[in-house]
Amino acid sequence: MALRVYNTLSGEKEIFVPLIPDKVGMYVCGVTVYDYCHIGHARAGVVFDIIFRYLKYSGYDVTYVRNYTDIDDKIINRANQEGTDYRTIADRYIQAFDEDMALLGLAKPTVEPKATDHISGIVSIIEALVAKGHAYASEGDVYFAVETFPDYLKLSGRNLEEMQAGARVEVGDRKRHPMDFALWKGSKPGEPWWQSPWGNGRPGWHIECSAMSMEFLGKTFDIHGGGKDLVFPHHENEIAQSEGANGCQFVRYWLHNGFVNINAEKMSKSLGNFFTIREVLKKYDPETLRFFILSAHYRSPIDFSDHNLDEAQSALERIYSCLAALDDILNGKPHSAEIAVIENLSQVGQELQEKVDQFIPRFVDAMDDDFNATQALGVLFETVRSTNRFMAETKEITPLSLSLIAHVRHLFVEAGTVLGLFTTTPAVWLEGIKAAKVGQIDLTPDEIEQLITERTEARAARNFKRGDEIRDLLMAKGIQLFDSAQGTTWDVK
RNA sequence: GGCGCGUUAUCCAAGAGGCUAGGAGCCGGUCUGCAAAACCGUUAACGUCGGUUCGAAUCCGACACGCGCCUCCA
Repeated sequence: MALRVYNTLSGEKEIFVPLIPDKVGMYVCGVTVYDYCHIGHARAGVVFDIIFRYLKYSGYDVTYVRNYTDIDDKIINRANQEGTDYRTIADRYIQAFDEDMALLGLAKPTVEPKATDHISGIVSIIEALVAKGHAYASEGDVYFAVETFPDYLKLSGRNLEEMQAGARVEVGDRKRHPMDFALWKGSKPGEPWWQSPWGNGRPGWHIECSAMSMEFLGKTFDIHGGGKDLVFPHHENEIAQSEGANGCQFVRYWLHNGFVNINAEKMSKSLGNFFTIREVLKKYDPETLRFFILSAHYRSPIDFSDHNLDEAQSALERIYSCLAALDDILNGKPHSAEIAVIENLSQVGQELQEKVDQFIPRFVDAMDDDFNATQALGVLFETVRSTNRFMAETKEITPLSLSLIAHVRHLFVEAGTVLGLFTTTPAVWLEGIKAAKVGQIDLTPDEIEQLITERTEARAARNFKRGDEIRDLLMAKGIQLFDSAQGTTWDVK
């Protein structure tokens, strides 16, 4: 099965055929750097990270461009508030963005251009648009004339008349048509500016993406991504600018990720119901957040809540626990990942062998179907169950069972490179989760160990009453004990 | 007002005409001094009303409810 992607332009899943065989050009709208990123940005980042990773995994040579919008009204406002210049603000939040995305384990895009480094490209496109009659200068501004571009609104499936009926359109007296949008804004006193044929000013928001994508990917390229809220007006305007200037198709496949909701409502600054990535990572592990994002299809809305994050963590712990158990078995033992004789396996072993054989085909099928990571995770969990069953049954480790286990371990690494998971040594990851939980409990690990020692002594003396008291006391504080032949260990519930 | 999306068991969530999704949980069992963890088994669903079909969560229509975009937004 070939890769199929949902294209906003057609409203359907289409078979993905790149412009140039084996190569993919992909542009994703980054952020306007005027504040810390919230979970919505994390989702967009992770979604397109997975798409990037999967395309590479599928053998494509991918050029992935993700921009920084480092000049904009919001950045200027912020700079004025703080009594500093726009560059200081932009650089501060570019650094913060990079830190956040690195924590979330995002692979670096091929290029991360800044709008202010592409002013000359922006000016060239505007000049071409003016020359072709798609744009006009007006009192130091330059506007795109939407009525000159018949395909306008083809992405969002609207039409100009209906849009105006909706009314909330500002009629500026500098514009010929109320829907015309700014390509270039004449600078007001005190604002940063660049020279242009229309006087000193700065670019409008939409034009920078047209300029940077053309610079690195050419006039026509394969994939353009972003959040659903960018469909109109941002992406619609990009199409108008690029196709108006170049006279050819701009983007072949438009991909849009769904929102992060809080209580079924969109997370947004105006509602005040947003969480920054930094806040969330104080409480949850980055892979937990990533797993949470992967637990719903990328186009669906996803509801952000402590309960859902907790569930994501439990689910991820299930996989990591299995991997840690595998590592325990494999540790220090020589093994080959080649399976020799299947007939020697028990029924449980044969079932696992089947899961192992089907693993990559099923994983690829899921991801080929519009990057259905949620379904792909189902494949991992089924394999976890089979693996647990096999380990529970296997008393004696033979070279054959060892190689089967090694094979399973390798498959999780392979899936992990696509999903951006399992980058940490399982035992270390589990320890980290435990430590984070301990931090929320009013007992130190030393105190817990002391109580466990006391309980072990009581139990050795067959004083189970005292032993159970200690266990109940710890349980009340959220500490679970595990008795085994090797002794007692503990974890935080 | 225009355009679009969604409604799957206790919760989260895939699936898109006939094939056990998955996770968390509930309830049994193995194990254990008793537990826990782990494992095994089990349970349960497709918003409502019609239609198409041998067969519908899946296709079509109506309705209800929820949400998004139309303004800067990922």
